[in-house]
Amino acid sequence: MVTLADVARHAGVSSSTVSYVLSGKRSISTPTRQRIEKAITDLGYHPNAGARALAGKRSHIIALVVPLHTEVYVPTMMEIAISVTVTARQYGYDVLLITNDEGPEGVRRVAASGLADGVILMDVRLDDDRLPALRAQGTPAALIGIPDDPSGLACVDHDFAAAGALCVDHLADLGHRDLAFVGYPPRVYQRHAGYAERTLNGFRRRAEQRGLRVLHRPCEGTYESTAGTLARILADRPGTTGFVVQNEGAVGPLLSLLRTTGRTVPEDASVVAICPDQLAEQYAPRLTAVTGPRKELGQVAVEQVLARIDAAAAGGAAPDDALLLLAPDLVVRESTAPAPRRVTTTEEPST
Amino acid sequence: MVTLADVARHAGVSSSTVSYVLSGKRSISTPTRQRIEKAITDLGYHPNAGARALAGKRSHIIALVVPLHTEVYVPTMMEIAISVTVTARQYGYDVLLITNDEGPEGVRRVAASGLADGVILMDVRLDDDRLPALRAQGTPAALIGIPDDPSGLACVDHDFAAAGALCVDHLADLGHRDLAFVGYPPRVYQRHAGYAERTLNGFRRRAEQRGLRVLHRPCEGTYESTAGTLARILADRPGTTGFVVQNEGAVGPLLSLLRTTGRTVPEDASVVAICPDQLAEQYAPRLTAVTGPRKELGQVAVEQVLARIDAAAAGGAAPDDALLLLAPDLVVRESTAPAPRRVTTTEEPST
DNA sequence: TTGTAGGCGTTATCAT
DNA sequence: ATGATAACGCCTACAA
Repeated sequence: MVTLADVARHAGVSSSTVSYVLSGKRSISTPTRQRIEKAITDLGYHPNAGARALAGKRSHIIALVVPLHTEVYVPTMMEIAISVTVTARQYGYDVLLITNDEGPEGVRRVAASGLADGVILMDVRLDDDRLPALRAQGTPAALIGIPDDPSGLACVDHDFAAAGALCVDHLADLGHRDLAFVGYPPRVYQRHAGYAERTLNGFRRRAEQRGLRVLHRPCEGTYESTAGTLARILADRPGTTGFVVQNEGAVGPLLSLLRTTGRTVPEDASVVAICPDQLAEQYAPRLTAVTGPRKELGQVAVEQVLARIDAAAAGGAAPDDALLLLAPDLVVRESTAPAPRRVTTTEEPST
Repeated sequence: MVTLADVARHAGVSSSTVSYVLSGKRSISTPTRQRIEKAITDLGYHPNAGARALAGKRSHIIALVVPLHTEVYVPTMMEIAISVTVTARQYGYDVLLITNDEGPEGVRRVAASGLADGVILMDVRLDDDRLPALRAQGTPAALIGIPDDPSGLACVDHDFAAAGALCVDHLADLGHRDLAFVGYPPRVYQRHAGYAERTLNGFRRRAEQRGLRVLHRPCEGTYESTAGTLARILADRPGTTGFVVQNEGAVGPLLSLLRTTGRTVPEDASVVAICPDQLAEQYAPRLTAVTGPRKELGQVAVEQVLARIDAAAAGGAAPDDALLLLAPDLVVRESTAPAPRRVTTTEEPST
């Protein structure tokens, strides 16, 4: 193995000089720098990570904690993980993969051992049991998702309220007056899952502002439950022409059912999904959808941890907590169109 | 930070004794061990990873190199990555995530710096440019996939030949006599992608053994190309009743097209897919499918690297290369049934 | 069964 | 602008 000392000898300088050309923390005369750089490539020197971590008190590693048995859409998770890794590399950091089966002990372990300088948590739940460990140890961290109590922590997430509002705006602009929101199963709302509630609030608020009538219906996401949900919606508000779906399981059934019940999408009914683009493309018709920027999520998370790592190393001044909500985008595809002219807005006064 | 020395002091022993109870490389009297263990938990001691790596010449980290822009089915990749991570932990190792955009330099970097003790490569191509780097440095490694020249390397993969044979057996057992294999696009075979060729060979060989007639048709996987492929198959061999599909894109179209052309699955035609179970479940009818064990892939890969890491640490005796093919499973679902009685095996001698 | 001490390769603080 | 040199925390012969 080639060491710093080898390089120094080869270049005829002291090892500290070599160290300084590597770290750039000292100005070096051009000639010696060049000699050293040549020696480095000649010998094929690679700094030893362990020694660097030990002496420098930084491992240049951040831990990424990923959910194990995930209800999340896996490709999205993967995309974030990759974006985290690539971004980290740009800052000279590597990423350690931690699976959530280690629980709170996992973050404790990597932080306490100095294996990782900081931690990024994916799939953060409202009452996340890993947060106490983080707070107790003062571990630099960034959360992807927002817990009950985000105080003192950096949180990054999609702006779900904006997503809900975006759906309303699009449908309102197309002239729809009665909207239905097909959501997650009731239990998701009962446990006050952050993203679900925030989406719904954004949706309702904007609908009110724009004077639309809305219906919210939780849905299990099976074919049968979706059928029931749709039937109730149409019974309660026969004039409903705009559908917003935030429930991956319900999308397919909903499209079939609309067709089955004689409603053509998008001529008779418009559907906006809140889901990854990749998924939206899979249906026929392809869905107009609202999506959050996944790569950026990873990038911002990395930048947040790194900022906190630097702060901890510098002063130890507790950095402000941050709550970063990333604006979603709406992509128009084939499932939305202007609202049909109203033929029967209310029941016909027959006879 | 609590150090080994702190623990030693607290327990009234020397630091080497503490070190030895941790590593278990020396027998310690029960009383002192207990005193030390108590001190460890009392003080909340966690061994410093950097120091351990430096002194012990092992980082206890393995690098997992994942494809960046993947054509692979992402959930499968994720499942393997998770299984690698979990398995590694069981052996006291952590996993570093390396994205393939670093190219060969990535594996060089982590190995040369001692950041990782070994490497697992996913998505190995036939002529993989990362292999020279591995061989040159003698880095302990395991490949998931099989390259052109696997000599000196540990390779783990699905037994695709067995998968192909399994499909034949299942359809033959059901009485099908004429099979068609709907494969990947021509370019995949032209570049001699290992998995594609091996599947096809296994398929053909077994079909020959069992006296079945087979057709192989590459397919782009779009709706149009699948239509063309099916048309040609039925023109060439109207009596074809068994379909084997190894092309994720073609499955959906094929099912639609069979239906469209008046063939009910499975009554008139049977379809076996070679794909992840998760995918097979998504279609209607749910597909009989052949799948390889993904978790085991990750486990075996980890065990292979670890074995090589130990070997390298011990003697440096170049360990035998290994070629481990994991047996696939066939799960019967709704897309296969006994072959229909043959009504028109050949063209009618009309007039 | 336990202790002593040198060394692992870098960083960073003093000097010069 | 460059050199010595003491940490950093742990491992492991070598002693006792």
